[in-house]
Amino acid sequence: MVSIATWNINSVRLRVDQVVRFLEQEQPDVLCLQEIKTQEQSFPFKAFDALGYTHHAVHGQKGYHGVATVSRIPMREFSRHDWQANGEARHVGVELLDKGQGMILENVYIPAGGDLPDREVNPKFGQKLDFLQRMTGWSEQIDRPTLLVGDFNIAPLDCDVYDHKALLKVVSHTPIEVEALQRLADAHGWVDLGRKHIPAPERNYSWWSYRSYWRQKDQGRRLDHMWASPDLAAQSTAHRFVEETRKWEKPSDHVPLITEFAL
DNA sequence: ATGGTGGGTAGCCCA
Repeated sequence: MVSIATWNINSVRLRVDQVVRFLEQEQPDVLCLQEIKTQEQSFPFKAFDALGYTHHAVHGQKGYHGVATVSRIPMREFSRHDWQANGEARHVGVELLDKGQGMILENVYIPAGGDLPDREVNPKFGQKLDFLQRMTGWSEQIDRPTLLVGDFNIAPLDCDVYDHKALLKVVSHTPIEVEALQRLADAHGWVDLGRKHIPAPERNYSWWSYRSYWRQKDQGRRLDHMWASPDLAAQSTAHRFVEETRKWEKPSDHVPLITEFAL
């Protein structure tokens, strides 16, 4: 069995103790992190090494964004993409070399896209769509068993948000984004493991805004995803959201996802 | 219901 986790941690240095707690509790073989918000030289390698996660691929930058994959299975860095050609650190890929040998694990942080869903008045929205389009072209070329995970910043299904109608004009759930994400899925035949294991319309949110906690309502969205190549998807045996991390002190606004594979 | 909260950074940006 090989288990893979993904988590938008919203500063790995601030929350390194929570990452340690998660790894000790859930024992995934590999953890993909997004929004590490640090350069590689400031990444807390020692905390991971102490738990046996001695293999690292860190693509960071100062203050913003940044992704990292840590593993207790030997691996090598496989890819590093800048889909916007603007220097932002949002994608790192690895190849597993021992257990799960041959699996490619692509860890991505898709841009949030700003507030207004109109590329004419909000360039960030256009950049998000362009990012998806470039990933779509890349997906067409993939010819190895691949797992694509991370914070996609899109909740595609009606049941992936707390109020579908209310969010149709809110970036993360607009039809134009959902259609772009569907084109990305179709380009490789990506299988949405979240919905393979937790079929619609069951609730499985992965993110809640910090700005809505006071409402005391469950206003979540499913922004984080694990997508597998068709043959690899057939080998997934379990998948879960670890929602209890929300109860920890000063939590990330995202919760971790874990998938197990019979490999 | 057009605010609100959080993180990193350094004289605001990003989410």
